[in-house]
Amino acid sequence: MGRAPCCDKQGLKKGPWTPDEDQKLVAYIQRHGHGSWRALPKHAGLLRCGKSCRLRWTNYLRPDIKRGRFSLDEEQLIIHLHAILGNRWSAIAAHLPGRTDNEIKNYWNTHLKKRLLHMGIDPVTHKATQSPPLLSSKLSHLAQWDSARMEAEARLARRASPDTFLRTWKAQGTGDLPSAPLVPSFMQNWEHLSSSPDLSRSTSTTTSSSPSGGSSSTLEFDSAGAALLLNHLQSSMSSSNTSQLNQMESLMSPTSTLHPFDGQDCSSYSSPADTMMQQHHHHGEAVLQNCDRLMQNSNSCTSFQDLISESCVFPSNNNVGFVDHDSVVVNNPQSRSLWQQPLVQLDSAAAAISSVSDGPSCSVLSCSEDESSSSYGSVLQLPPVMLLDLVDSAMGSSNKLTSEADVGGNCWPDVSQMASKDYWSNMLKLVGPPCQEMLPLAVMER
DNA sequence: AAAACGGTCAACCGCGTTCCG
DNA sequence: TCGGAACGCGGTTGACCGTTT
Repeated sequence: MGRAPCCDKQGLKKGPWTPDEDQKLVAYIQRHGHGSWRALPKHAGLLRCGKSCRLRWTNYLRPDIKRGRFSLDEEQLIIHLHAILGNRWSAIAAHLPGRTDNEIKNYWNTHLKKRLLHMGIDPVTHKATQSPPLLSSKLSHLAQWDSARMEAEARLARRASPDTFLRTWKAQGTGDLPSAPLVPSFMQNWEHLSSSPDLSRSTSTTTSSSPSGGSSSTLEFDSAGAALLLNHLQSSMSSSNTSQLNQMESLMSPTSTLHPFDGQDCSSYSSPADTMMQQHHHHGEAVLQNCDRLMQNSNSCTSFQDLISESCVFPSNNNVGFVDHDSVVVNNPQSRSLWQQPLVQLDSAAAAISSVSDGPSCSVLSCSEDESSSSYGSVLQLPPVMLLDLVDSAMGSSNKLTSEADVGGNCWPDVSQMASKDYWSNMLKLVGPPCQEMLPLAVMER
């Protein structure tokens, strides 16, 4: 025989709670706790079912509930977590102290979902939609970058310091432009671009040894390289929006956060936060192309290397997590959990992912290229911060993107904040810590 | 001034999972 | 081991409120 019924539903009150009922519920729980929701209403003198009491307590009366508007940090964290976890509100709420799953769900449905839609981002898949409802097709490019940026930034936050908002790419190299296809699709872009005479004139590389014994190649772009980037951007934006173009051109100014290097200054930038890494000012065109590629092919992991490259920007890829130099994290839809295992070598990452990705969607096929050497590492960081600056600058000057009419009333938190570079910089600073097992980037040591 | 409209959010509903006798 | 109730979660509803027409 099973349990006794929790309550017969006849004669029980429904609907909004009165202050008197609230008081009874709070008083009872403060004195006795809520060991059994089934028995609680009777003991507390409430004509409610246990389910209703539990809901009222967890969503409203609990003393640690945070009231008031969601902060920008919270918004951005929700978006990031939703990209990874989907509509698992309780899991998302676990990373936002004081917020309930119900509250987050409501906020998502009434604010964040609309905002993403207006940006041309599918709120379910977190990818660019075919036809953004409000943005022009040209501006949808910005939305795509923004989507990728939201995910990439969150992962970067725990690795990068504010002064290292640069593409960093440490690869096996000899001083020439990197050639080892550690992240094949990215490298394909690189190889394509590096054959361009324009780029050859616009870049330089330096090489240094890392403490682990490996070597690094650093690529820096000069003002000509930055000009190529601007040309690309200009061709992808509405030519009628002169303020936007002017804003982009201002990126070339001495105060620009893009930091385009002149040839003689190529070695002048160093990262106090991570001296192991050379700063790599990657040519913006390559970043653009890579973002485009990732947008188009984010679901097509067919090899371990593909998995690595895809997980750089799309950790929400079904069961695929992301990999760092010391662990691998997998979002397993079957167990509805994030799962983490220390990573020693490539094959342990593959095994780790395989062990929790027990469905046919497992993307790991092999990692036979493992050299089991600890002296060689590849790092790909794709915080599109270069794009961040560009997009923020462009958005900041674009009335189209920041007017109330275009963004659909109050679905944006604050227009002036959105337009500010600080908006996204704050994300970098604040997102991340609640989900300690999340690792920012694809980093493979072998 | 009043009706219509839209946004918000607490609460309910239904379903899958967990637990217990 | 099994049946059934409790539990927990996500989706949906509807009352309320502010804004617009």
